[in-house]
Amino acid sequence: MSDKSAARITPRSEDYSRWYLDVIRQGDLAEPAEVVKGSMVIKPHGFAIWEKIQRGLDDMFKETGHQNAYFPLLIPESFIKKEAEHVDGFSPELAVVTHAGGKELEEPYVIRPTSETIIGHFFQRWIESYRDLPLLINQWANVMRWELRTRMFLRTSEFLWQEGHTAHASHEEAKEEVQRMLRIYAEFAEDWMAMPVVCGEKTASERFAGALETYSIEAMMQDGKALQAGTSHDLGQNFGKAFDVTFQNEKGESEYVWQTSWGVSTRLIGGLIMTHSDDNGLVLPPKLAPIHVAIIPILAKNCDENQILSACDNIAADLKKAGINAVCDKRDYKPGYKYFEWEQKGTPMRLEIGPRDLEKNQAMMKGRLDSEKNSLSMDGLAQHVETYLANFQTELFERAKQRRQEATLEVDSYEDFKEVFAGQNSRFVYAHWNGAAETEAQIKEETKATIRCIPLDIDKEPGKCMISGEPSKQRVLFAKSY
RNA sequence: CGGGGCGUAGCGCAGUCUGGUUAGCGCACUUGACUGGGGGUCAAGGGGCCGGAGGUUCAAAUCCUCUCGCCCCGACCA
Repeated sequence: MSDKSAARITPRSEDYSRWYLDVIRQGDLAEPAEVVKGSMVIKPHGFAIWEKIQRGLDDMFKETGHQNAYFPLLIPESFIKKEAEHVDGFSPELAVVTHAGGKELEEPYVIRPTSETIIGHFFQRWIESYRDLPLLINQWANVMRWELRTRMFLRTSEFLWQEGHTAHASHEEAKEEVQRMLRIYAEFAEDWMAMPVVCGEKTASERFAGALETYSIEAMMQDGKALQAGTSHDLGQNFGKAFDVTFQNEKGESEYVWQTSWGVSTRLIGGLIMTHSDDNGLVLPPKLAPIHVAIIPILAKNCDENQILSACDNIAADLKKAGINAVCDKRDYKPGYKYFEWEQKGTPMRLEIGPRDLEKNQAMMKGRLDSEKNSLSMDGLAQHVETYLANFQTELFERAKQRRQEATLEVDSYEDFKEVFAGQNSRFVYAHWNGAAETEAQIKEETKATIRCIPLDIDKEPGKCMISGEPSKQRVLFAKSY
């Protein structure tokens, strides 16, 4: 296969890794690390996307009163055991440090798979009174989970994430926090990533071990499979009990705190790729694109190179003043080569500036999803670009919603249900379910589809379970998932 | 840990069944010239312990044994 044809990516492909590898090789996004199986390398372009995600979310967290902090990478094994005594269904895939300083350690350390335990440990010291609550902490960090099977971006053994950990004086307040953060994730996914999501509650079998309730945002990838893109947990008093995190309430009584935790990870990058990309490469929403506009100078043999290059520089500078990140690509490659490269990187807009354009006081413009080029006057260029980018952001979201809608259906008979999920097929299917874990397991066994969530925002229309015929309060969301 | 596929140049691959010139091809890379508005052309180059170890043979990328690693499907998934 030639490199050119290998560059074609197929978002609907069943072999999703092929798609990533192509994007990665061509688009310089990332590649699997050679050092540790299943760990990841994020090259600069990919990391710039992550930095934008971080910045966007961080602002939202701070607006809602959260503070960033940092906790240790290594957690004493006893902390994990302490948790296990209180938390049922604990099944760790942990990497453990047993040696340091050339000696075997008395007590091994676990590389954090998540930080509930060590943060619980510090909460216990920090919280004494109801006046110390709520305590709203967020951490940006790396974590490690020794999963049996890794998948690029979606389940790497080491990954970057943010984990919020909060402690509250009442269950009501903790529950509000869980919903608040779920909605912040949904807002971020839709407004920034242009990735429509379904907000809902997880069933008991999909719940975070130790949580009373787990909520998630579920996005649909282009192959119809679901991606859990963020979670928000109501931890109740489970961790408070495990780590003895108590406070004195207004009546002077000692109570365990009510905790929540919530997180999103570099998996979002995977979601972004699999939501928008097409056969020409990545497609990035302007709010997350590291570079908004690639300016390509067109240099002919007998033209004034300096004039063209300085015109390009001026335009880049003007756009930057308007908050648009533009770069002038002065590398010694043919223009066509540069066009393809910037498209593969997902850059929303390209401007070409050559001798003919300078004469006419214009630039040739092409959007990432356009099939044709258009001329754009230099007068008020920044304004035009700004408007274009805003529309592009909206269009990506609408496109993704449209795609999801076309792949979403309500199903009432199990026969039809099985038909929808035959082979590798996946859709978003809303169907009635009797609420029993056995039914859920049977469906998973027979169709590979799982209950992604019990959606919060749909009509609570009662019905009958498609398998048992027993009553159901509302439809739940089924899909195959990553 | 099961089932399937695969390790040959930076990347993607052919060659393996049927052992036999100096191990090939595309892309990428280097140099030069002409070029330059959608992946340029021509010319000349550089780059390989054919994943590793052992065996069979006059002869191994190719056959045999072992081993290491990767990918997909499953199990698993705080």
